[in-house]
Amino acid sequence: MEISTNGIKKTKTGFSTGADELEKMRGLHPIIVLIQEHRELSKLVNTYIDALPELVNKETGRVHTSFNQTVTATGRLSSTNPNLQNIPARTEMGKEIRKAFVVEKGNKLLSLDYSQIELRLAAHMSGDKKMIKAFKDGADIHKATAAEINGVNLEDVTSQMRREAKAINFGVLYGQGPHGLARTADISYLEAREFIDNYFTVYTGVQKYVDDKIKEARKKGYVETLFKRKRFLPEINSSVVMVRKSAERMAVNTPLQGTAADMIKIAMIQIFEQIKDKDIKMLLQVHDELIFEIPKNKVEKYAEKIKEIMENVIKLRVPVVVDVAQGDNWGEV
DNA sequence: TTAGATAGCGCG
DNA sequence: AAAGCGCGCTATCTAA
Repeated sequence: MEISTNGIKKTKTGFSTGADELEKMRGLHPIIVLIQEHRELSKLVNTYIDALPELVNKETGRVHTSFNQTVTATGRLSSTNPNLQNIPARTEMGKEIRKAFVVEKGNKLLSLDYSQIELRLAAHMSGDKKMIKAFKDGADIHKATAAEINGVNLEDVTSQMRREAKAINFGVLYGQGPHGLARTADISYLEAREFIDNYFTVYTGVQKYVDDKIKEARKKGYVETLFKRKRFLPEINSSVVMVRKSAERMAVNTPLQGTAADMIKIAMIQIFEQIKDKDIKMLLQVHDELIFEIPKNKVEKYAEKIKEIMENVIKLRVPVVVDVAQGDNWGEV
């Protein structure tokens, strides 16, 4: 059988066998699925199941990460030795690994995460009327976007349409083009191009935000967050198209990702300052989420308090919403 | 034998 | 030719 290699990405030394490429090859040969399954399993075994138990501290019986404050370009923290910001969550098997993170008896794990924070910041910073209204109305933002760009009523939005809209909402924050959207939304290039056109026609404020950030970066040489954290982008004026486009995407994304990072850091400080109860342990920060360990009988008392602090770090033109969950292990929350 | 680069993939 | 932002870890290949 002749196998078409059209469209399969190349690396320096040959054909790419990355997950995206394997997905394109599904059905061409029975071995592809086996490779995909092996990839998923070996990743989980090597990176988590075998590695994490080795890092359990003898004294405490726990794993202790290090949070680095001065490594990322946007102001986020990073986590090393082990990285506890990339523990599996998206697949069923991944969640099984999360379940291995348990609290001490009598305690609960309390998780609070900012809901759609970067998209809400996009609404705020762009001032886009439609997007602000959607968030103010407490709408399902992806569904609302689907209705807008397809020109249909909310009740006529199909799950397919919502999936595509979700992909475009995320993609926009990253400066994704038609090619990338076609891939993540699993639609044709032409459909993707039309979607993006429609999106910016509907959300004119967002279009303006994108243009303004690029202009600002060109003029000043940097962009900044709402809290004035700067990121310099010297390549914004590069004559090499690819390099310049890359800097432009950073100019669009950094104020959003960076402001979200600023917000959660400020919340962490305020929580430290305002809650002096030694029974509460702030265990982890995973970019838009804080995880605490608290005695069962104090969960109710503090969950609301922490939520309030997180939601009121800054007043935006849209609501800042924090979702709360609790459980006996990380897989449950 | 080892250090560095590359490919791949886990998370938000 | 590449077409999506930000990270860190593992296995494997490459060069010294």
